[in-house]
Amino acid sequence: MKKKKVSIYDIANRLEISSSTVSRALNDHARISEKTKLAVRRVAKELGFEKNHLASGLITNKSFTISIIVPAVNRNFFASAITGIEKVASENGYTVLICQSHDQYEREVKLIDTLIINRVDGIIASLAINTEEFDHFRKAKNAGIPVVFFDRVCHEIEDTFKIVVNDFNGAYLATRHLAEQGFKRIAHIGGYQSQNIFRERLAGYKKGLSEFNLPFDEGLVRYCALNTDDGTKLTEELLQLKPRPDAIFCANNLTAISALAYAMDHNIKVPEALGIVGFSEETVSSLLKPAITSIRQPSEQMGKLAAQKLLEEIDAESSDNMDYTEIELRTELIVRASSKLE
Amino acid sequence: MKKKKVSIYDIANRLEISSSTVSRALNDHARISEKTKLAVRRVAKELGFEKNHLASGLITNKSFTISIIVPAVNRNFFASAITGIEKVASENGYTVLICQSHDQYEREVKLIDTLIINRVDGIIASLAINTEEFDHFRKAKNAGIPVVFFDRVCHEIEDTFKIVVNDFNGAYLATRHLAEQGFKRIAHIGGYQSQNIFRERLAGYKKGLSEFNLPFDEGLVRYCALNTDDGTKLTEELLQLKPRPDAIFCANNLTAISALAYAMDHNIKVPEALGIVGFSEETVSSLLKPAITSIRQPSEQMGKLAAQKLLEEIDAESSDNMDYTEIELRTELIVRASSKLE
DNA sequence: TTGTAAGCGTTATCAG
DNA sequence: CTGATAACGCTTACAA
Repeated sequence: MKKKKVSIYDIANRLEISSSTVSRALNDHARISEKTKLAVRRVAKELGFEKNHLASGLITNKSFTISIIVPAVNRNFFASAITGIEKVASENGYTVLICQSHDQYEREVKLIDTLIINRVDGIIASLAINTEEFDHFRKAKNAGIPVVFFDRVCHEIEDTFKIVVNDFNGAYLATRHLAEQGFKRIAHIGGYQSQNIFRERLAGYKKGLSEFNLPFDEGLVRYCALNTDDGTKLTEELLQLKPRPDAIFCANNLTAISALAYAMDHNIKVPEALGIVGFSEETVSSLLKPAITSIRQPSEQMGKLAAQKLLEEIDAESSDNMDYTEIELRTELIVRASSKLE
Repeated sequence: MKKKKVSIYDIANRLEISSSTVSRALNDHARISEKTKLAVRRVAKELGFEKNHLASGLITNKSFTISIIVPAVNRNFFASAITGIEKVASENGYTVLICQSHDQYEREVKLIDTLIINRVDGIIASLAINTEEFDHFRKAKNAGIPVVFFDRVCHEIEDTFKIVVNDFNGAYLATRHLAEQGFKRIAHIGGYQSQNIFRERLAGYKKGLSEFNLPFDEGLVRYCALNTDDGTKLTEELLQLKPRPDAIFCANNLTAISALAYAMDHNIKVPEALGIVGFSEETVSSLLKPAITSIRQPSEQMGKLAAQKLLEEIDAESSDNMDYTEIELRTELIVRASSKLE
């Protein structure tokens, strides 16, 4: 059921002026008299007029909507990136369409189609964990929709901005920290190597080990989708190895939290018998006992930057002169009880 | 920068048929020959045609978009309600626009305006914690946009579906459980009483107390926005009272988590010296040590129901014969270590 | 400063 | 089964 809509014609009729004048008045056009503008605005309010975005979008070819695709909104990193994006977007009059891929490639592909159909003005995305093909993003680009990647980016599509952190360095900092604390058998719960950032984190981990002359042992490494179930299962696997690892560097924080829970359930003292470091923070990271050491990412800042770059590209007349850069932000090691021995 | 778009005319020209035939073919209209349909679909694909939703929405007066407004997406309850909504929506060909009010009334009002302008087909909302006026929702209704409330509902607008849990009973179960365990001075960290659900939870708490002949002491009750900072601060306040409360029933789980963290930081044994029960679950509730007892809500189910009711209303010819009911689902007490004495 | 009229890309109506 | 033509509600030359 839909009520009758009031259009600019209704306002025009009421004031006995033309619809174009109404349109211009509502858009605060320069050469419309203040008097007319005021009258129009008054009547608009009186009649409860709401501009139809579909109609104006049809002609201006703009929807003033940008869309975010993330694996899941209930992870702290993504939630705060979204908050950053929302801030920049709403300051500039854009509506934000938030979509979840639920870490499924197929869903991501479908979402892109929906977004093209809806004529969003731009897309900000962090890839699903099993996304290894990028034709859908190419398609969006071909449809004239700018794309900005953040966090889990795609290097195969070069004509896009990319906002990342130095994952390699973050992982290196984490591993080095564990080594400095005296841990010798440092395991790693990593993300599927399909995503670049998880390859980087693995590489950083390796560098951290080698710097302390610790051997890299493939048997101490596991790859997964980084959810809590994976974390629990793989922690169990790792802790049943003989000899047992004495520390775990987790590629995200959900797995670090489950590793901690598993250890406590099995009376393995953290950090004495098992040091734990995570990557990226959850709200509860600092509330857990022991609190979890982790690599902090400037997530909201990343979101803001992504949005700024996207709007820049949307506003650009032609994409020919775009200077597509990859922007790398810094991570920070936050040392807490889960890894501090002395 | 925008690329040239391919429209149904391009397809029509290529095949030397009319645009209306193309339109019908693409919409799988009944009396178009299979042959034409196939040809149209082939050329559409060839040319990379993407239907323009703005244009079709303009004429059909439908955007096939529904919107969700929640306080914050990174709370487990809302995230899984969203997941439920997404499932039902996408099964029915709807796109979901997720918006955050960040628990601010003003933002909620603005969002509604944006949604009206964007001609969404319906809105599902859980109110910001300080929302006590509902004109913005009235406005949406007047614009012909159905609204369904869930969780934090608004009884003032009667012509809407409402999906809730039995908050009163949930709180009662929680409090009774604590009393059964032998706790005597049970405090309550509640939500601002502007929201109905938090009044209900307070009432359920009172009933739980009175059933065990425990006096209701206003001094043991605090009201807040239920974020982690509030949780920490108010736990501190409560635990400095003399005599000290020996248990806390928290109106959500973030505050329960912060209460637990505070207690552990101050060497207050949970549950021996302090029993804790929360309301609604976070992903980590069961992973914490001790794991947190809480009231489980069927959040995804609530989302699904809300979406179903909304689509029902959207599909209804007129809202006159709508049977607006309030649907109440059941909660469940999940007992874990944080409240179990023996 | 304002009006006229064309047109954005679809779908709906009516005719054939 | 298919085509012509008029909408949908707005913006924007171009004209006045």
